[in-house]
This record gives sequence, C-alpha cells and structure tokens, in this order.
Amino acid sequence: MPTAVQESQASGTADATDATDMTVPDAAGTAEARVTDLIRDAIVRGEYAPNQRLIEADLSSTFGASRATVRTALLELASEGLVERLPNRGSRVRAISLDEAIEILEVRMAVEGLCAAKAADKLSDADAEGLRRLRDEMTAAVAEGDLVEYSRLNQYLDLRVRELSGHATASDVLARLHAQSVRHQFKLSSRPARAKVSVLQHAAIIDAIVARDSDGAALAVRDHMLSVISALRELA
Amino acid sequence: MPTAVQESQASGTADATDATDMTVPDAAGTAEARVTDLIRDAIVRGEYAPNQRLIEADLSSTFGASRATVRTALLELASEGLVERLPNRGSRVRAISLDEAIEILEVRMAVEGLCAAKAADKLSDADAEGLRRLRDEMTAAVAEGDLVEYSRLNQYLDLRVRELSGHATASDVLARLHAQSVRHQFKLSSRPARAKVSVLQHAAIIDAIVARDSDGAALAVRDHMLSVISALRELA
DNA sequence: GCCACGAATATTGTCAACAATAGTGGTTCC
DNA sequence: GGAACCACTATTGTTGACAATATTCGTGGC
Repeated sequence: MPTAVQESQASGTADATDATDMTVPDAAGTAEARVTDLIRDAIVRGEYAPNQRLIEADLSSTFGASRATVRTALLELASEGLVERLPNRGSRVRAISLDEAIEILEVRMAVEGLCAAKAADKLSDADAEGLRRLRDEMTAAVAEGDLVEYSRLNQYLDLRVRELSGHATASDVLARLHAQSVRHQFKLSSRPARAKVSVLQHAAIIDAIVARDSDGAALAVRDHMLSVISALRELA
Repeated sequence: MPTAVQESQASGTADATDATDMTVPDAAGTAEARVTDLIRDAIVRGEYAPNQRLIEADLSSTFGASRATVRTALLELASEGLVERLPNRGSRVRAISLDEAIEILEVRMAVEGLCAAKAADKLSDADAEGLRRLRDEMTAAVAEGDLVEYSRLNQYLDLRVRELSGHATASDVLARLHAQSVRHQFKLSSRPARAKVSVLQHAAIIDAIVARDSDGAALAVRDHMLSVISALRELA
C-alpha cells in the first residue's frame, strides 16, 4: 500500500538540489556524529531522564569514544537545546517545563503560520494532490482509531509544510524547536478525544493551503496551535 | 535625566572598541568563552570576510589558545549560524545571501510580531511610559538627522520589546537570527530616506503596544518588516 | 597537450594526559 | 552541638601529540 508519505519521501530524495538536508538518520561518517546521534536518541527516548547529569567520562566509556568526542557531541546537543551546560559544572539533560513547552508552541505557531502561508503561495498541482491524499489518510487513521499512525502522519504534515514552504531558515528554527518539545508532544498524541478535534484542524490547514489561501492557512495553523496549547495546559 | 537607552549605550560602547583589542590577555570566564567572543566580534566587524576559511591552527596561534579551545569556539559559532562547518573540510565564515537575509527577516517578522503582542498584553504603566519616551527620542533623532543614534535606538527597541514580552524562547530565536543578519541590517541603517519612513512605523508599533492592542502591535510589526524587506530587495 | 595516478602537504578528527575548579566530608575550635 | 576550615575527590577545562582525511601539485603515460 503506497501511502502519501512514502511517495513524497521519494520526491524529497529526488529533489537533491534542495539545501534543507536535515534528515540524516545514519551517515555516521565521523565518530562525533555517531555519538551525537546516540546520545540524542537516548535523551529523546527518555533513557536519560530530565535533569540527569551527563558525565563526560561516563558517556565516553559507554559509547567507546574519547572524552573529547563526547564533549563535542554535548556541545552540539546543547546548541540544539536538548542539553544544558553549566560552566565548570558539567552537562545535564535539559528539563523543559510546561511553561517552556507552551512558549515553544507559541513560537512554532508564528513560524509554522509563515511556512503554511508560503507553502500556499508556491504550491504545485502535484503537491496539492499529495496534500489532499495526506488529509484523507489522516482522517482515515483517526476514524480507525490508529493513533500511532495518526501521530506519524501528524509529524509528517509538519515536515511536509516546511518543505513546501521552501523556507530554509524557518525550517531550521522549527526543527530545533520541534526536537526540544518531542516529549511534551508525545503526551498529547495518545489521547483519542484530542485526535478527533485535532484532525479537523489539520484538515482545515491542508484545505487552506490547497486552496492557495495563504492568510487562511496561517490562521488555520494559529487556531490549531492555540488548541494544542490549551490542551497542554489542561493536562497540567 | 537618564535616557531610556542608558544601558544600551553602555553596551554599545563596549561593542565599539577598536580593532587593536585583540591581544587582550584575559577578559572573563573560561578561555573558550573569551575566544568565542573574539572570533565572533571579528566576524561581525567584517575582519573575517564571508566565505573566508577559518583554520583552527591559525586562529589558535592568533588568539593564543589551544586548538581544542578554538575548535569548541567554532562549534559554538556554528550553532549561532555565523560559521559554517563542513565535515573533514574545516570551517568558514558563513556568507548570508540576500535571499537568506530576507528569509531571516520573514521569520523575525513572525516572531517579533508574537513578542510585540505579548508585550502589549503584559505591559506595566511604568514600561509604557518608558516606551513613549523611547518613541519621542527616536523621532527626535531622525528629525535631527542623527542616523547613528537612530540606529542604536532601533536596535534597543527590538531588544526592549523582547524583554517586555517575557518570552525566553522567542528572545532566544530572535537573538540568534539578529546576529546573523547584522551586516545586511547595517546596509539599510545609513539611508536617510529610509529612516523617515521607518520611524513612523516604529512609532506605530510603540503606540499599539502602549495601547495594549496586541493584534495591532503584531500587525504594525508585520508592516514594518515587510517595508524593510522590500527596501532590502530594492537595494539589490 | 591532456588525463590519470600518486606522493607530498595541509588541515581536521581523535586520543590520553595534565591542570584547574566545584563539590564532599571530616576535623577542630568555639 | 554547631560552624569554619582544610584536605580529598570527582569532574570539567586545556594542552600537545598522533591518526585520518582532503587537497594540491608534480610526474608519467597516452
């Protein structure tokens, strides 16, 4: 069953001239990149708890790399906002409070609104068709109660809108913010009642983009994000 | 009477040191932070040209720090977007094209709009008075043709709105973007005709914030930024 | 004359050891 | 019994040396 996701992934790789090469799952050429990915995964997966200290020597022996390599990896992760570095006092997993998560969502609201508007402006007919299919898949997934699939499509929609906007700077900012709030996002995605509301908003976003209505797309994104924010607030 | 920008003047003079302060033995904190600041200043000041290669050993002897220290400094600067690092092929000063500069302004438009709205929501009476004074100072500076002063007040307004928004995440994103586009921003600030238009827009922003009109503030920021973008386009 | 090939060089990536700093616990003095 | 002081430990910051990789330039074959 070829899904819209697989298809547009293919078109994404075919579009090799694009500068936004932010999806680098493997390609562990240097040891530094390898260790960075391993630690990042461990943090995102929750293997390292928030506020847990990350001792360089410890990680060094765990991952079989030198301490300098681990150190640069921690630097990189600190720049991504996943790790907190206190001078002379080491690194720890950055804990993202509810307030911070909301702030992140607010900034995402603004920037994703921009991306959606841009995407609406420069949408090709082929891409419009892909978005329509994606909308139908999302609707179907929720109707079948497949929340895992829906969550995946959800993330993919975000990514796709960024790609379609052709806005490298915005994509960069969003990627960074998204990585930080992955854990909080996760808490919401597994709530069936939430999905039923959210899927309508996502459909509205897609419809606005497909209709080349840039202002409407930005507003639809704004509505959706405000909804996510209030849902996150209620959870606390 | 202390002006509204007393503090920014102080930081301004600190930034405005001449080019011969590069051999300062030790300024503050760790060597890494010191070297990072020195290289950053050199880049922002234009001492290192865009696309110029930054050889670690070279910088190491120039700044009297070990290569590892320089290396971490370059990592940090890469995360700030001022330096570009190619694996196994070294670092160079990141060249920001006109298109990129426009992208940065677009994202700033979105995020500063958010900040302005937030600032309008939570503005205290004392802060409102400060903003009004700032507006008058900007108007006066332009009327007197003091573009340097106006440019500084300009930057200060940006900073102040961020502060008043109380939005750490947005401030962080904006600070990063601002650092990148400093050179392009500079090209515009020295044009008298531009200042006359721009000061009215800034006044509109301040008025909206002072009036606690969050939507109006966001729109005013949007208008201003669109104007800056088209001015930058015309320059090319 | 031009392209492939390979050595020489320049530069970054990685490592283990050393120095400096913050945290810890015990000891002594009041 | 409590607080200041001091040595001790754990951990990060820094350094120089070594290994790996990319670039350059000369050389030979066609």
